[in-house]
Amino acid sequence: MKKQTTIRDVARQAGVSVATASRVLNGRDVVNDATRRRVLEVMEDLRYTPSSAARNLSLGRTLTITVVTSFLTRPQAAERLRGIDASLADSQFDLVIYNVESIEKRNQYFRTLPLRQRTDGLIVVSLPPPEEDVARLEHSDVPIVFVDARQNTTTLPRVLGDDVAGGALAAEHLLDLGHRQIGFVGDAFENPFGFTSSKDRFAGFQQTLSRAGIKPISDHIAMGGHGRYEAHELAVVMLSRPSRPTAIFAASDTQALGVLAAAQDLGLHVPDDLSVIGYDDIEASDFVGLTTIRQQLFESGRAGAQLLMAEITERAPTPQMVVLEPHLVRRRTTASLEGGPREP
Amino acid sequence: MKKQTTIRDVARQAGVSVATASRVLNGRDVVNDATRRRVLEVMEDLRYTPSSAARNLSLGRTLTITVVTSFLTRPQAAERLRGIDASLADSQFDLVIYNVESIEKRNQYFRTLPLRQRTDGLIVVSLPPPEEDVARLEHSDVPIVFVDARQNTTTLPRVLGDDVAGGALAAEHLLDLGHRQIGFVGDAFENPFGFTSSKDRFAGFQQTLSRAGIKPISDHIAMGGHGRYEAHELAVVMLSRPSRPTAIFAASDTQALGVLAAAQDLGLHVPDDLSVIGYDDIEASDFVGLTTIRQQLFESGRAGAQLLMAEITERAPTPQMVVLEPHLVRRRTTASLEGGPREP
DNA sequence: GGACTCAATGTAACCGGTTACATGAAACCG
DNA sequence: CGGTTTCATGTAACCGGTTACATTGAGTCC
Repeated sequence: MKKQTTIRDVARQAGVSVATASRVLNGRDVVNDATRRRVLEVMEDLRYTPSSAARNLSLGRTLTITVVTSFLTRPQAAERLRGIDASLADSQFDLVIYNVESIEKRNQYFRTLPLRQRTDGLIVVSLPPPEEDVARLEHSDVPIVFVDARQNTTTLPRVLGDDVAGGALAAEHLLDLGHRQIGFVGDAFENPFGFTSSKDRFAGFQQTLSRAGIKPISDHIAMGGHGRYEAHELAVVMLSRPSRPTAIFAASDTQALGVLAAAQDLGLHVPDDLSVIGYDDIEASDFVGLTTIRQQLFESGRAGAQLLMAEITERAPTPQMVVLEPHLVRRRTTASLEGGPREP
Repeated sequence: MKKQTTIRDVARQAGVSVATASRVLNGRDVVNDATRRRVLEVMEDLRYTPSSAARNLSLGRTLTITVVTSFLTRPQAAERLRGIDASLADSQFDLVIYNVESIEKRNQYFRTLPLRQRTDGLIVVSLPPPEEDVARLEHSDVPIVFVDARQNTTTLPRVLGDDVAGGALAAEHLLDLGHRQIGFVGDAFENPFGFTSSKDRFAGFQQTLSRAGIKPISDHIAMGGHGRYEAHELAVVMLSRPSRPTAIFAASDTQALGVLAAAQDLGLHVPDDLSVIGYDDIEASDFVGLTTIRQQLFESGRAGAQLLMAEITERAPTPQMVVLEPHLVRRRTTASLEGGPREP
């Protein structure tokens, strides 16, 4: 491996000083046109490319934006990431990604990442920071933005979906259709990462039902792991009881798909025998015609990145909060309770 | 923003030289135990964290692995990425991601990324490099690995799925079921990014049919955009013809889902009236029970990252090629042609 | 007791950029 | 024509680490 060409090589070859070469490189100061051309030519000849490490060190910036996300593989995360990427594509910043799938990794990253030397900005996606790290994050001199990471005690800028409103939306839709026996399948409230979306969606849902004078029935509330198969099993149990609900709200589309599978297992026809509504609007939902509450995933990433850029360039003093509203996407898995009888 | 603490601050505070502080930092040379403890203590007190930029500059390495991928948002890409991440998680390398969704971006990245100063290794995922950049990439002194990027003229290490074998597998499955009129819905052969997977899958498929003495029927071959809706429309046309096929092989699950929707539109029952087989085994396929050819997506990322690490640490001289075999995943959208009559 | 070894640590150069300040020449001014 | 401004460029310090080599002092050996 031959030694790489440096700006000094360029300067020597072009018969100028490193300062001039650097100026040409950055298109900054006024450099004589002839000189500029000569230097550029030499750079081309030598296939010179500046060392970003050196530049970073000298400039005191890294020109990178770091994203910490959980479960990169879930479609939600990928979509949010894409929003961030889209927003950063035209900037000079590079995107560094840390994927967290364990508590240890999370803790490690929250300790080591928010450092001036490492990155110019940090976007935390779907990963509420543990309480003991919040103060550290707030006092960090690295601009930080949270996306889909609810953290009650922090004042840092963040982008959130209104999960309570979304839960209410789901409940309203089912109520409108005439349902009164409505089940819920969601995540366990307590979970290692401190995700609150399932909990919040349930809250909005429950609240709306209460207002309509409907009391919660514990047999109609089931919580477990986030996966489709867990939801499948929970739903089988719930739907096998004599007093089964006529509709189910699942805290995520993934879980709703499990509920659909359970209905099929039990010979229940959707939506005639059972209405199902999910949450997220992942790609698969469109495939199967799942009625759901859409989150603005791509938009959340974009908004987060934009907040961050504002912080970086303007040192924006007012921490902002952006709330993205969920919307009902009506498809084929929900129907009026009094709908015509199922065709034989 | 206060000035950050440097290794010199640490050294002064601890009453040692920067060299010793650096040695402690790297756990290298033998440092007296008492001294080491003192230095570590000071580092803790000062909340010192080394500047990666400075370290990189000094070491001549960036400690980053760069991934260039196309269409991050597609589930395939995300899954491959996760394989890469899993393989890198325990290394000291950080993951920098570039997402390409346009030809311009692709060209820009291929020109600027493979540079010693920028990264210690490059993984190119699902993005065949344009012919004119191949030589540049081969002569680059940055280790490069291709994942799912077929490039005939290169000898660089790569990980590929055997699309031809996969296409053959699909054909064999349908032949085994007794089908003789088999349609194909795939991507246009010519596409701006030079993707070849659809073409290769078709080749394996066609070859197998030929061996079985089946001649291609142009009405049963349809190609268009990669999307579900494009496939939907193509399938509607194909299936509306008087001599419609009894089975369809779609070059991707996304397209297969479009075919399924088309069948539903036309009142064709799957699998009784029409068998459908896809390719990829994305998450949604499991949901809808789509028979498909599974690619080892996660594994491809992992293998790619491992090849790269081998190159980096051992300067491995032999460019390798890893081929991952596809597998048939049999679900509910394919059935024997002579299967019992459909229940009324 | 002097020469030698060795462990622990310090000094200073170096990585490859950026940039404050200095320099020199040309242009402009009264 | 001397003084001042302006423009183009050079010199050298600096960013914050790493490390080759030098130094120091204690221990060992004959």
